[in-house]
Amino acid sequence: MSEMLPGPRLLPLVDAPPPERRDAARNRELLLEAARRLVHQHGAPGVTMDAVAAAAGVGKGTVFRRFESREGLMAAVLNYSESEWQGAVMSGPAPLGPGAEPWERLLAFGRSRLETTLVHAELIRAAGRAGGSRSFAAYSFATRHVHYLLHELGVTGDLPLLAVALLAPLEALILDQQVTVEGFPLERVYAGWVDLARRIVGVRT
Amino acid sequence: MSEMLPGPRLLPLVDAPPPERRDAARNRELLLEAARRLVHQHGAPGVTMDAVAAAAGVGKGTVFRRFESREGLMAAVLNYSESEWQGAVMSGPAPLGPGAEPWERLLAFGRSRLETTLVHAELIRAAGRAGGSRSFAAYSFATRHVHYLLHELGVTGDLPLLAVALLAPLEALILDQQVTVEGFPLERVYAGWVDLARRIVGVRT
DNA sequence: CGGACAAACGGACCGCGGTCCGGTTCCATT
DNA sequence: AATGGAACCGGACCGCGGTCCGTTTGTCCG
Repeated sequence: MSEMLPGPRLLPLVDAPPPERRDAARNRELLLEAARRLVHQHGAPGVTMDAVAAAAGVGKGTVFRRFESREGLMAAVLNYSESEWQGAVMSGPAPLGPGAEPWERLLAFGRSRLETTLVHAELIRAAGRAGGSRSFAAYSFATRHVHYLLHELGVTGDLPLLAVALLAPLEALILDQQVTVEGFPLERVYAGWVDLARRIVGVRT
Repeated sequence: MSEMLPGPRLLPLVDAPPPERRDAARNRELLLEAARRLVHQHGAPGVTMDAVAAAAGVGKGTVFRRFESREGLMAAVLNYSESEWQGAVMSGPAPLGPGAEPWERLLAFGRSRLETTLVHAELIRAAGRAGGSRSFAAYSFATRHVHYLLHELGVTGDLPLLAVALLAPLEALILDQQVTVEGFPLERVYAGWVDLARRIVGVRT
């Protein structure tokens, strides 16, 4: 028993999440792909968990072990879709990507976010607030990006809150209400957002 | 057949909704009351439709005929709760109610709305977007009120959109994220909102 | 008062999200 | 290669939201 202590191989002060077994990882891929396909075919509300499990050739329990809940699965699909957009913002062509003036980037961001939200509206609804605290990547990403742009523009104040104020009117719930229910044309909504941005950032052209 | 035309008793150009039968009205009351009681006792997520039906001494089908869906029922309960607040805004004491300067009223409105939203957060979640287009009264009421205050303050621009921009950061989803998840103190969120209002309305004290 | 029709009622029934647990598979260690 | 145990797998099972349809009740007329 009292051997030479081999010394800790790793010191997991904060417990590292144990790695995923090979079959588990494989099934996660299978499931995500099947889910993406089915959502594309039948729309998010028309996809049942049993269907996803069957399409992936896997038991239902497995679906829930890999992705917590239906919302979790939808959030994963959504994340996958949004990652393309995130790439465009981080390293795509200007003015959305880097290279343009911050104000131009902000305008491009608003328009792009507006459209992306509407395209993914169904999925966003289905994802709910997936898994609670670990809010899915898109929200946090957008917030940080706007925060950065505001900083770049020399805006002073509580930047995290101002960033949220700028993003809130672009939330799916609200956009859906304005565009689908009240019938505001998209251009009007965008123009309104630009006006808001102008007032928050300060006077502009 | 060719009698004297008795003349139309009513001319329902827009079809009037046929009146509710007496037992139907009674059951609606019974159900709403039972639902309010159960929600108060067990919290919105812990209330099942069967339980509400049983508590009201009524069949389950009746619940769904009177209130479309679970969300519909929750929206009705929510509406009931919010009507008190609406009264305070419309005819309560200043500065929330009439009598104060528009800017003071706006500030009072923001604070009050912030608190009310947090109190009703659970119910708001459960209500979803009850019944689709007929968005429950609170949303439309708050929007109109802010619209009015902005007008009173002499703000120019697309007022309906600016009103929404001012209300969006007070939406339950967003507040919940900021307060519960990110742990921002309530005072900070309110101060941020005041700052936003200042920027939208124009310079102020 | 009586009869007829529409509207409302109730509860059996269905589909889906989510859980549970006995059996199986992978990986580390010897 | 053999072995022990942890992680994973599958599908039977459960509770709840929502629907359906045969029966009852209210209301309006003659």
